[in-house]
Amino acid sequence: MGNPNRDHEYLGKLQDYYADYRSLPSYAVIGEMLGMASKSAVSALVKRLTLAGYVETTPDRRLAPTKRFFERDLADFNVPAGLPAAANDAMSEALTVDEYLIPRPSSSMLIKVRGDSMMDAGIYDGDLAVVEKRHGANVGDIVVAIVDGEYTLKELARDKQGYLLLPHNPAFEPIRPQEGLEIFGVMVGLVRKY
Amino acid sequence: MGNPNRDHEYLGKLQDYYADYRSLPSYAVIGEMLGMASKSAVSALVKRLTLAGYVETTPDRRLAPTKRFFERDLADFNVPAGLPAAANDAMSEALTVDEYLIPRPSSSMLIKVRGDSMMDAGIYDGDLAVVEKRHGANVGDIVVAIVDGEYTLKELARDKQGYLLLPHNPAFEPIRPQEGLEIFGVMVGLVRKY
DNA sequence: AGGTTAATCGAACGAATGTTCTGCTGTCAA
DNA sequence: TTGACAGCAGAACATTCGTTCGATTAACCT
Repeated sequence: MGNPNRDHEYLGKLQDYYADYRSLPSYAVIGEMLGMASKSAVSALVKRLTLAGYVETTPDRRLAPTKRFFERDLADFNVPAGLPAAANDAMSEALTVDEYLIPRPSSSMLIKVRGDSMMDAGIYDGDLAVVEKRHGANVGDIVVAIVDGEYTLKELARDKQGYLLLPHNPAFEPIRPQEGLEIFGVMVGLVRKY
Repeated sequence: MGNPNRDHEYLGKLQDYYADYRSLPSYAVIGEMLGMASKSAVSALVKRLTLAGYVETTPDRRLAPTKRFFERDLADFNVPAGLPAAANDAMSEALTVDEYLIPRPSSSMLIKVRGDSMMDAGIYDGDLAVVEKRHGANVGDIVVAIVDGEYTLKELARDKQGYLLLPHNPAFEPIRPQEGLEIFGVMVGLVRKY
């Protein structure tokens, strides 16, 4: 073949561009971005990326990213074999963060965590909780509950006296709802940004 | 004014289209979609939507949605009153978790966390670390470092004797690299699924 | 009623689009 | 060394792009 395959590098630049603008540029601009002087080279690249399933053409002939375009490499350095630290060492698979975290978008929402009451469960102030809205929950689930008109994130538990809500922080006391306990949703994921 | 303002309805159709294809169509196709026979009407509509902040033009003159483009009517989500910091303001700049967490896709990857050595930083076994690949890091960053050919996730610190890697778990000892310290990347986010 | 203004149509226009073809070059395999 | 071939340059091309302008229509104001 001619050159070593730089398509992955090209794809990366397109991904960065799309992350910035939520749109793909024209062939001319792609060429500029990637250092190609000719649109035919871009056309060929697009054909390759289309074949590989990273982009597609909309019914009205516009270039658009596919789901695979948004997949991120997932590495698992589980294997202690310290292989050469090249680019693609322990890559096992690729996945999209949104699909991984939010399998049911229509019934899910993100709620910003306030306070430190769940600290010992690795849930910190400022984190985003992925919450699936439903009224049933199991003991042991971390739930968003409504207690006395206030929303709170705690672990659902039960003892002889009934249901109660457990904080994960010794500085906080368990909550024993007086007037019944309403479950708003169940926490199914967590997102944190540094 | 001429007609009652149907821009909101038009915007809705554009949102649907974008949800399907992750790209905005040409003026001709927009006109077709919205029942406009003339491109100049579309041009005017785009001007209005641009002014209202729903779409924008990329540096290379392509139409692209803005963050506001993705705002849903509050009515769409039946967000109960009193829910603290529901959803949006946290991700105000982002439309998806993916975009929230990964501004530079080409240099980012996900790494599955193994072990409990960072437990007290709220990073658990099985979590996914969002890592931005680069060789520089600051003291206080949580980094993926290569020590003796093995990958490890720790906080980067420094004392009189030089750099060292701090676990966040009293059961583990700080690591003082002998043969120099190679930084694989910096942890910029965390994803956990329950 | 008369005036104003927003939304649209219809047509014309130059600029930009993506396709296609030919030819060059560097890499790989035999 | 030679042949095959992938990647890219460069130019020609019909198509489509978005802009612009004047004219038309319908709601609102006084």
